[in-house]
Amino acid sequence: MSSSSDLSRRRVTVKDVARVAGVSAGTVSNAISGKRRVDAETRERIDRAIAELGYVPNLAARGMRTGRANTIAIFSSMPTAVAAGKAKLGFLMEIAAAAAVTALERNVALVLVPPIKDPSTALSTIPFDGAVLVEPAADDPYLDMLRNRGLPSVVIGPPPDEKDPWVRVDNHQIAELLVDHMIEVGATNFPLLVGRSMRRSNVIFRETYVARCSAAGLPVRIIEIDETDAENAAEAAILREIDEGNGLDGVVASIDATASGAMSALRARGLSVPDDVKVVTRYDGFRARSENPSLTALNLRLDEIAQIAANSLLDVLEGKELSGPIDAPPPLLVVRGSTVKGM
Amino acid sequence: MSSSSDLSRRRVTVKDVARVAGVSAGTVSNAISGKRRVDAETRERIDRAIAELGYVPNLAARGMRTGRANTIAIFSSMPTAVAAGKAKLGFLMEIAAAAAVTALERNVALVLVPPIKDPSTALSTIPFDGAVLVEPAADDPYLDMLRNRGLPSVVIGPPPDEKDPWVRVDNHQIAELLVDHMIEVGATNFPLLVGRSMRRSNVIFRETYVARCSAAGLPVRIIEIDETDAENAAEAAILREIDEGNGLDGVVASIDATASGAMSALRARGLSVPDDVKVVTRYDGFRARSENPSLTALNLRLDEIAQIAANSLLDVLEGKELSGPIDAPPPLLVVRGSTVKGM
DNA sequence: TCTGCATGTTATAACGATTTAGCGAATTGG
DNA sequence: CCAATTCGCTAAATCGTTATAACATGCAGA
Repeated sequence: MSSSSDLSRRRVTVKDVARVAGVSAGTVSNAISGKRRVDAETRERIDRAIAELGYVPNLAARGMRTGRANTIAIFSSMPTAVAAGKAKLGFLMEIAAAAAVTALERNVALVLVPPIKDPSTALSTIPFDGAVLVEPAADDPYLDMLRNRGLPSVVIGPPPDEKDPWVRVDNHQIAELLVDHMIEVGATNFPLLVGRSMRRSNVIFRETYVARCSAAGLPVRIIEIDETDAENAAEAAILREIDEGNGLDGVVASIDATASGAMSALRARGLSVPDDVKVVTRYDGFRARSENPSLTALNLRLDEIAQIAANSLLDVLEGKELSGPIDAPPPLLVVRGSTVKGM
Repeated sequence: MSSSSDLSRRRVTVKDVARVAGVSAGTVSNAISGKRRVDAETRERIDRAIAELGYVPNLAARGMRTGRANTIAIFSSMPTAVAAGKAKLGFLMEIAAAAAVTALERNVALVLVPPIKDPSTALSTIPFDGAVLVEPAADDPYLDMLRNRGLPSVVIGPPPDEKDPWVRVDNHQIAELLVDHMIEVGATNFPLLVGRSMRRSNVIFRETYVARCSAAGLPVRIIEIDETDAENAAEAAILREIDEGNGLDGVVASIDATASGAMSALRARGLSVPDDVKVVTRYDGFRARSENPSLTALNLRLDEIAQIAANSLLDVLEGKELSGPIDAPPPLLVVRGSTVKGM
């Protein structure tokens, strides 16, 4: 009946391997995991048996025993990430892709969790050991869910609770680099385009802008932009600015969409970039690079940041104690044609 | 010792729920899964117990019993997806994001698998029930791995083996739409920029271009572009084309990078788009939209395609028999300023 | 020689869910 | 009124792995 020539392909288990190798199941397990010493000669027999039978471990069974899923999740709380379309998605996906590579290098998979209405329900059917959160809001529903489940997390950007480990992105330095560069290339009157929301990064951007401009004796002008339809809002704002004759000779845009809007406005009024007006923005994504002229911006080193976040999370899962901030590598100014002619 | 006030938070199991609700574990299981009839009143007691105890099912245990991981993977075989940087990543990620949403709607998670050297080893530690492959090559290593493991897959784009289910993207129609549009807007001499590789989609693009141009009595000129550094290669090719005085009045670019290169070349020689030369490209990604003027391109409906692929895969996992092609929704021509003034 | 210790192995007990067989009670049908 | 069926449930078996305790064996030091 169930002879070895049985055609119904029952799954090959660790017991089958053990039988063929002439050892017990426990020894096979130890040989595979390396958790205990196994005689070299025995190990070799086991390896042969595994290859011969084409044994593939049942990961659910392993997971049940070890309590680990070998999987981490990446969440974007940005409720608009999908709705907002390709642009914001790009930012997030750049992080996700790098995190996926890092995770896989450590034999862990990365599961992509899009923004959803009811986290606790939907996520109860997906297994993961921990999560990376990208710029969660203060009342982030995912964080609650993680706490309830007792799962560790690493946050990229300022976290609601600084006790959890998080990757500190130096928003102060980011703003400073941009503003100082404007001053360096000779701009003397440049408004700041910044999101209306009181997200920490926005607040710091405002503060730093004010501080540096004041220190340099330059006028200060903060233009708040609604984050939905930011591009058009920014275009309108800059058109107004020009038409009011404020004599601006620069624009600092905190997100690339507003930078694009500003560029449109400048083109519409026949102002030349960088001769008449210089423009900088924060995120050196595709958008910044494909403006004409391309925009001076910051290489935020998202790939490295994602790598750090994923590695930290995996370290925690392996038992390492970790809390508080981990510094992200400093952003790098990428000077392009929007502030320096011919770059 | 282990009284109910024990602080060590042992995991809440189905047995605990059963005890509190005054039923057996099996009944709790049935109530949750809905696989068997459970008295309404009993079900309610169970629901209360679940809420009270904060029960979360152990997915590894469930998976072990049911043999399902509730997870699907998405692979990019494009070996260069990460190396090639943001552009190609965008294409892939657009698909991944949409697939993630679809999967989650069906209570399945999507795991992101970046290109890796040794699939069989690295993937042996990550659990998934099936996979979506994006434009796999003929000798794709992932496909072998999936076959070995006996896991179902759905391929987006022409598959190495047509027996597996796959989403048919009508490359013929894609090329036709672009070429016909050029003819319609009055272009009479437009070379085709196409990748040198013999990927099926490239081959079809060539054939269709030749067929439609010949039918319209127009000259045919195929320029093959090396896929690494496509942008610069395309720019050089178009510069050469212009300088040789071939009198081109249009360019059909099969990928957006080559379209960008062409645009640079046209700018460099002072040719106006769309007045002197009209340009179309295939993928309406961010790149096409942010050229100046923006490029007429195709909405390939990647989100819908991803949705179809994910849903088909999940259908197969639920036992539905499925093989051969599933038609993707037809691409939509998006007319922009690069072929029609003022769009 | 005996104790102690490291080494490599085995048998067995979990892990926490689903599934199976089966059992009374209630309902139906002839 | 008895047999047959349905209903709602329980007890027990099961999935494949890893962890635990125990056990020989060999070797060192006293």
